[in-house]
Amino acid sequence: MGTTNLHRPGDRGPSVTAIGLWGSSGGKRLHLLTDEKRARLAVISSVLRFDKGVEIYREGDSADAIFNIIGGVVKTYKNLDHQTKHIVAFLFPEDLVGLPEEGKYVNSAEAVTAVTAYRIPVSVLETRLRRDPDLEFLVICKLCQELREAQRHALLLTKHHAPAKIAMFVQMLENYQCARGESLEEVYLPMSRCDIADYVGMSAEAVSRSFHALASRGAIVFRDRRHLKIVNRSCLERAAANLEPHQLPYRQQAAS
Amino acid sequence: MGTTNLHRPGDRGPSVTAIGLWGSSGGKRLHLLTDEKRARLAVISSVLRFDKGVEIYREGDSADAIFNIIGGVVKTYKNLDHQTKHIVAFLFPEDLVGLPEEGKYVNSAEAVTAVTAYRIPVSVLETRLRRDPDLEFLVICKLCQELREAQRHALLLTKHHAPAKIAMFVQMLENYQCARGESLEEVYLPMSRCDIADYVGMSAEAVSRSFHALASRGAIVFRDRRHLKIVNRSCLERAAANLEPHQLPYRQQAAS
DNA sequence: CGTAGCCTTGATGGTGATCAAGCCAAGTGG
DNA sequence: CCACTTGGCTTGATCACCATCAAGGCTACG
Repeated sequence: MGTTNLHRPGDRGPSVTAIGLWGSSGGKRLHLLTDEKRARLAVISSVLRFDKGVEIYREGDSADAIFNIIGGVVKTYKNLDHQTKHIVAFLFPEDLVGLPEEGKYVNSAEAVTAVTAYRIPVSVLETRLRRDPDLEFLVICKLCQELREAQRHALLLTKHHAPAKIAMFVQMLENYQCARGESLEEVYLPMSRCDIADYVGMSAEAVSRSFHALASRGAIVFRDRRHLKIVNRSCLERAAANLEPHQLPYRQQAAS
Repeated sequence: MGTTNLHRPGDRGPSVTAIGLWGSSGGKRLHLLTDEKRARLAVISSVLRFDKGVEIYREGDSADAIFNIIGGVVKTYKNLDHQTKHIVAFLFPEDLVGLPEEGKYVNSAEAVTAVTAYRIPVSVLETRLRRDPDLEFLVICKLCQELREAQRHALLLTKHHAPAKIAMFVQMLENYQCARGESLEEVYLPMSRCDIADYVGMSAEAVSRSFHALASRGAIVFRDRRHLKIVNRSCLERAAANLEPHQLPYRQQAAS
């Protein structure tokens, strides 16, 4: 299966971060679990490793467990038309994956990179949730964040011009990396062009062309196929905001 | 302002329904508040009325209150490019509107029809939430539902063909009316064509043409501009699922 | 009856999906 | 170390589809 159980009691335990509902924290994420709670959750959870490309669960499966990502990237998706996938979300460390509806998973999940994650059985979690208001509040915060991200995803999908979609996608990735305090100007693309295409609702070819368009406009620069640098933020923002056709006509590029 | 405060202590109090997380309830929504809890929430809330077209709150406003719709339809939206609106969601009776992020509303909200709603101040709600695990659990269930709906919205927006988007939109409305136990085969469109367009990410003209296309395919029939009947469900489903171009070429329509 | 807003219908052009071929990188076996 | 293969990525051409502009209905309300 490509998964290995490496329960290590020495770990600090599950970790979840999200943006606060009420207090203003300046865009930074809050750590939502005390060390003690993490330790108590660690007791009922196990640590799993999934190799790149491995299916974590499938849509419609009985939802026996929820996952808390420690490292790596997960995608959740729906299979539509035998060939076509729709990627619902990319999930990163400290996110929760696999909230059920009526006891079943609503999407499928797969490891985009190698992934390590806590597996928390719902049977134990449910009773613990009911008793611990703080834990419930954590779930509320995290759900709010996921909701906002799903709404941003929907907003991205309404953009009618391919480069605008890609520009907004880059902003989302950068925004996430910033929230986690990772390196600032270098954006890493852990997923394939094909995955990006299935997320933004375009063909892989259009994804490629759009990256090229943003690069030739001077908004971004590629170091290699998975690493890019934002060299002109306002240019990227303009590209992302642009609903209108061809902001720069391809032919007359500022005749110098 | 077009709003009137009609606090009526005789009301049963806020009512919220959602789909269960764990137990399977056969697609029906669960009522999530006991009569006693509703009464206690009623004490801290007031009933407001908004006329059609009135703004309920604006993106970025300090989020002083959360709303629970009693009757009518609300849209939440973002203003993008001076002209362009993106409708994030339509909200119906028993839904919650106005969950904040960092103390501010993330979208604007406006009454699509005349609306009555409970207004629940967050200052009181927050402390009550922390003490009442059942209330928190309610919010979790409701957030899960909103999340799933946002994800379905995103799925809708990836459809590349206009009639497929509209077909899925009709299914969503019907699905909602079914969950509320309203009339079965007659679907009511409370919002304007323009609102639909801003929700599905198309032009108003394309919305009109798509409705027409579905009607001429025999999937739906319009009674008037706001009421339609689904006459061929499988045809509608095929239209909604269809990612491929022109399932029925416009020219050769079964030469009779 | 008149006016205004919403909705529908009609043309045209731009944009991206699609098909197809070439390119690059990583992994494999000789 | 190098030929070969494989999969992902990029580039090139064509055509259907929808956004746009524009005009004509329909409905509601005064």
